[in-house]
Amino acid sequence: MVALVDVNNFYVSCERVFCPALHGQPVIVLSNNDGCVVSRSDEAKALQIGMGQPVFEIRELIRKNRVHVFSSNYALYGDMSARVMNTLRQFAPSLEVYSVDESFLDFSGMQRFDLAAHALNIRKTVWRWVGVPVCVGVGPTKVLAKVANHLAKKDKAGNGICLLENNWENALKTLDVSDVWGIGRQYTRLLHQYGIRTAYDLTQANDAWVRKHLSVVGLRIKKELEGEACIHLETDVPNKKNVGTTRTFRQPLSTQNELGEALADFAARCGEKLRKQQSSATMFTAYIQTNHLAAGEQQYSRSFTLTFHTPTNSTLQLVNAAKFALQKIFRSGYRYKRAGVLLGELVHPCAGGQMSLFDNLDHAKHTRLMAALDSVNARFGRNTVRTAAQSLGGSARLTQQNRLSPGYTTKWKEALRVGGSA
DNA sequence: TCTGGGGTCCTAGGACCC
DNA sequence: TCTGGGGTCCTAGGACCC
Repeated sequence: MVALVDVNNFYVSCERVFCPALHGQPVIVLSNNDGCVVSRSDEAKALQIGMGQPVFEIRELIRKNRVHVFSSNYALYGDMSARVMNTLRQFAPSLEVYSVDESFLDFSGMQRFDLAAHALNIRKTVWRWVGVPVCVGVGPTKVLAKVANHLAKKDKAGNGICLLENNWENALKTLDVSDVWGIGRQYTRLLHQYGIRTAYDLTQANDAWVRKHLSVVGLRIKKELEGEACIHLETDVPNKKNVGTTRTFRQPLSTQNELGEALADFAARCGEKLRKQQSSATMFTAYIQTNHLAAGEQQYSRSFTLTFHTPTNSTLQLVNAAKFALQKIFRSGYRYKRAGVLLGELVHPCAGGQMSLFDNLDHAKHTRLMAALDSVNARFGRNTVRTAAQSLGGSARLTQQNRLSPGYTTKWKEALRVGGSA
């Protein structure tokens, strides 16, 4: 049996840990730039605040109902995520961290035990140790564990757990097909056209038909709904195949200088990401674009891709590439709202990257320099040491985070104080 | 006025090989 | 009427996830 454990309203729940008075209150967390709603408490959901809703549409609603609003505090959420995952590890022989707030636990190999009691214990322990509420769904396959988790969450009067051990057909009959993991909007529309409305209906469809319209991915989902495991646990974290850093700017940028600094910041951040997983990139893409949502404005959007002779993870090379790319694509006279750097065709040292005949860089030197840069920045803060091409304030100054909570768990100066002054 | 960021996988079709 | 057979690689586009 497999369990899917996930934190309810994760970002909101993290904020509540350090501000318990927020329990029972409507709370929302916003995306970068404080633009859209990305996490809502149950009370906020009850106010009809939608996932992904632009915040300017609900200003009045927020004011009237005294909704508590937070910018997203990724340092906090990342740290809380690690606490949850570490707590979960002891409850199963193997675990897959599926996302920042979800893990699959594989119980196979465990001695006979009471599943329901075990699931309840997981929930209770995470609550006591970390302070966030989780739901636990258990089933014979990952897709069914997801279904169970969904049902556990929907049942507000329940105890936050749901087991699908056998005879789960009836449960599938109550589940809209769009709520099945892997069935998105497009597939839902298609399935509805053919009269398939529930998860159960999908299990009754013809295999070949599913294969044809939903590809092998859809077929696997169907089999998993029937109890046949097709999607296995990924216990070790695979290296990323692409990394990128992209931002929407609070205020549009117009000059090549401003964009150049932003892209240099993004390239440097990508370098950090590469080095963290010890890989190097072959393909480099930079793009810039105007605000596609501003109907009246002149639109422009272009990207430039280049290939490194020898894969690199040196910030110096990546920043140079950003500068070169921008020269190719920049046109003056536009208000640029978004930009980004994307790296692809990543290679990993164990795989033995191909060296170039024409490469004259001292790689060992770059490697040592980047190691020094990373360790200084790890100790004194990101961008303490940076290239001259980067901005002085870091790209954070180009975005807006007016309601940021403290780094309670990651910065000594911002740790919560209890009682009198220190 | 104001609208996130970061990923993965699969397929079809074209270009090319012998 | 009647047009070989078997393959690889690459890319764009489309779907999905959190």
